[in-house]
Amino acid sequence: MARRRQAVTIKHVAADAGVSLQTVSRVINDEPNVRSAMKARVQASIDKLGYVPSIAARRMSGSRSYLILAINDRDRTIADWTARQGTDWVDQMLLGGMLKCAEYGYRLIFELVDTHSDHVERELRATIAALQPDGVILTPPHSDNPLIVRLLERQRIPFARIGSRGGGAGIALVMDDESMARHATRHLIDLGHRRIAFIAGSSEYPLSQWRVDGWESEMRAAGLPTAGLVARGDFTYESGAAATRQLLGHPDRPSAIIASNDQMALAALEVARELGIEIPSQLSLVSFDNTPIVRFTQPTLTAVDQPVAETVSRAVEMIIKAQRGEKLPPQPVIVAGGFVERESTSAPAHG
Amino acid sequence: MARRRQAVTIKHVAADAGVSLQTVSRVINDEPNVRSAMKARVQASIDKLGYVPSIAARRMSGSRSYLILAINDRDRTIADWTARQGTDWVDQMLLGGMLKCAEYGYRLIFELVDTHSDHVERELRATIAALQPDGVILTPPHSDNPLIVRLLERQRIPFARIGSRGGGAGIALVMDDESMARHATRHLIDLGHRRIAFIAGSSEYPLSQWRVDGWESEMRAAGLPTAGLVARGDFTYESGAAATRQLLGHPDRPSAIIASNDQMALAALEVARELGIEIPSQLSLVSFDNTPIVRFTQPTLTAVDQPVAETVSRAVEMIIKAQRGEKLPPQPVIVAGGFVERESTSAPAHG
DNA sequence: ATGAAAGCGCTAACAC
DNA sequence: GTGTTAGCGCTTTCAT
Repeated sequence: MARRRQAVTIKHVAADAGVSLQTVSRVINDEPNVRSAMKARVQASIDKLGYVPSIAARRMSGSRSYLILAINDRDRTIADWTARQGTDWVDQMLLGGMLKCAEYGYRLIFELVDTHSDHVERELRATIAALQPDGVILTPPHSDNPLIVRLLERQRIPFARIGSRGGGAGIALVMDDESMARHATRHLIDLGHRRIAFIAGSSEYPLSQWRVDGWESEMRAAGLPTAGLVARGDFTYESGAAATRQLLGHPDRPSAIIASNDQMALAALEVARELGIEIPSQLSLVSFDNTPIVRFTQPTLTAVDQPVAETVSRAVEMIIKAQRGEKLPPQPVIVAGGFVERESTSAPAHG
Repeated sequence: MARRRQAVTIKHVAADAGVSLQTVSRVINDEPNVRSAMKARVQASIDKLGYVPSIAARRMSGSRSYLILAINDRDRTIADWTARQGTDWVDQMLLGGMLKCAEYGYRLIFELVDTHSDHVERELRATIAALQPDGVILTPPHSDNPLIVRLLERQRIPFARIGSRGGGAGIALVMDDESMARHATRHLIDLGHRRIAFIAGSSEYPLSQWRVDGWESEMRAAGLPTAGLVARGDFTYESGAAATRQLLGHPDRPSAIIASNDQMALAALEVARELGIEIPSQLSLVSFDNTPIVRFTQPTLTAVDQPVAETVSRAVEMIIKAQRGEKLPPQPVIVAGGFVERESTSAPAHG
C-alpha cells in the first residue's frame, strides 16, 4: 500500500508565506502576537494552497483533537435500528450534535458502547485512548453509570450527561420531562377532561418518574383525582397494550390517556380500536417523544416533543466552553420540550 | 486547560515487557517475525496495562488511521432529520457500516457534505486532510459526482460508490433495484393482477429508471400491457398524490400500483382513500424502500426492502480489502434486496 | 512580534 | 527475530 502523506502541510504554507512554522500555527489557531499584515499574508497562502491542519498531528502535539464523542447504548441502539420502528433518537442526536460541532470547527463521532457488560470501562477507555476526544457526551443509561463517570473524571475529559440530574462530575442536562408532562395534562384539562390517566414508563429510567410527577402535580393543582389512574408499562408496545386494557377496563374509565412514549401510545390506539372506543371523540390520547410514527397513525397523535437535538446541541456547546475554561451555567441544565397538537385530542364526549 | 497525554503508550508496554518499541508494534499489528513466546509476553503487558494504540500517532507515522468516512448529502440529510418522516437511511448506514468496521478494528465516521455547492471539492478535501481516513463511502448523489471521484482517485484513497454502476475509479455497489422491481411486479402478477401501474421517481437518480425497467421487463415477460401505466413523480408526497390521481382517473384503471418510494406510496394510500377505493380489496399497493412508516399505515404496506445496511457493510469490507491490496470481485457489486408482504396487496376484485 | 528546537506516540526502514 | 533510528505534522516551550 502506498503511504499517504499530508498533501499540504504547515511547512508548505510557511515556505510559501516566507515565515516560520510557528507563525502559521499562530494564525490557524487565531492566537495573539501576530501583526495583521502578517496574518493576512499567511492566510493568503493557506487559502491559496488549500491547507487544512491534520487532526492527528494536532492531537499528537498535545493540543486538542477537535473531536467530540457521543456515546449510545449498543444493544438498545442496534435493536432500534433493526426493528425499524421509526425511533429517530440517533438522527436527532446527530442533527443537534453535528451542526453545533461544525459551528465550532469540531467533529462529532458517534459510538456505541455496551452498558450492561462488565467491561464498559475497558471499552470506553479504549475508545478514548484511540480517538482522544476533547469531550464526551453520555446518554441514558450511561449518564448515571458511576464507573463511566469516574473514568471520565479521572481522565479529566469534559463530559456531558444527558438525562442526568447530576451528582458527581460532568455537565448534567435534562429535558424538562416534568414540565412537558404538566403541559400535556394541562392541555387535556383545558379541553374539559377530568379523568386523565397516565401510562408510566420503565422505572429503570429516572425520567419515567419525572413524567409521572408532572402529570400528578398538574392534576393535584387542578383538584382532579389521580387514584387508580396510573398504569405502569416499560416503554414496550406490549406493556402499553396491557396498561391500556387495565385503564379502559375500569368501570369509571378515563376520558383521556397520556402515554409515556410513542410505542405505548400506539398500543393504546390499537387497544381502543379493538374495544370500539373512538379516538378522539370517546377517548383523547397524548403521546410522549414525538418520534416520526405519530405523524402516520390514524388519527395522528398529539404529542409531547422531546428536544433531543436541542439538548445534544447544548451539550456540545457546554463541553467546548468547559474545555476552554469558561464558566458554565448552574446545573442541571434544563432544556424545554415542545408540544404538538394533532388529531388524537379533543373535548370529552360528555364534558 | 491541562494537557492530556496518552495514559499508557507503547513505551510503557515495551518497558514492562522488557522489549523494544518495535516488537510491541509488531505484536499489536499482528506482524510476522515475532516468536510466539515473545508475543505472549508482550500481549500480557498490553492487557495488564490496558494499552490501546493512539489513532493519531498511528496516522502520523504514515500508517493507517483505521477511520472510514461515510459521506451523505448535507441538505437532504438535514431536511430528512428535520422533517421526521421516518426515513432511516442514516440509521441503516450506521447499522451496516459501524458493525462491519468494528469487526475489523476500524471506526466509521459519518459526515455531511454539500453536494450542490461549487466548493464540494474544497469541503471534502478539508475533511480528508483533517481526518485522513483509510477509505471513503460515497452515497447518491455524490457517488456519480466526477469532481469527487477524481479527487479521491488522485488522493489514492480507496472509496466505494453506493448506487453507482461504475465508470471511473472506485468500488461501485448497487442495490438490485431492477430485480426488486421485478419481484414486486411478479408478486402482483401471481396474485392475478394484469393492469399494474408504476409511479416512477425523480429522473435525477439513476435508480429511478432501474426500477421502471424492472417493472417493465417483468410486465413484458408476462405479456401484459404497460402503455399508460407509468406516471412520473419525484419521490415527494405531492408528486405521488398527483401521479396516483392520474393513474386512478384512467377509465380502465389499474388494479395495482407500485410506488417507487414510501412517501409516494403513502400519498397513493391517501388518494385512494379520498376516492373511496379500498386497499387492498379494490386496489393493491406496493411500496419501495421499506422505511419504518410502512409498518404504521393502515393497511400496512407490502414493500420492497432496500438493503441499505447490507450494502454499506459490503462497502466497508471492500474498502478494507482494497486497502490491503486484496483482489476485489467484479463490479458493480450487486446487493440483493428483500420483499416484505403486508396487508396492502391481495388478489384483484374481479380477477 | 517572530523564530528555533524539542517532543508527542507510533511505524518504516534498516541494522544486527 | 529483534533492536535502533528517523521522521510524520503540529504545538509547546523558550529564545530573540
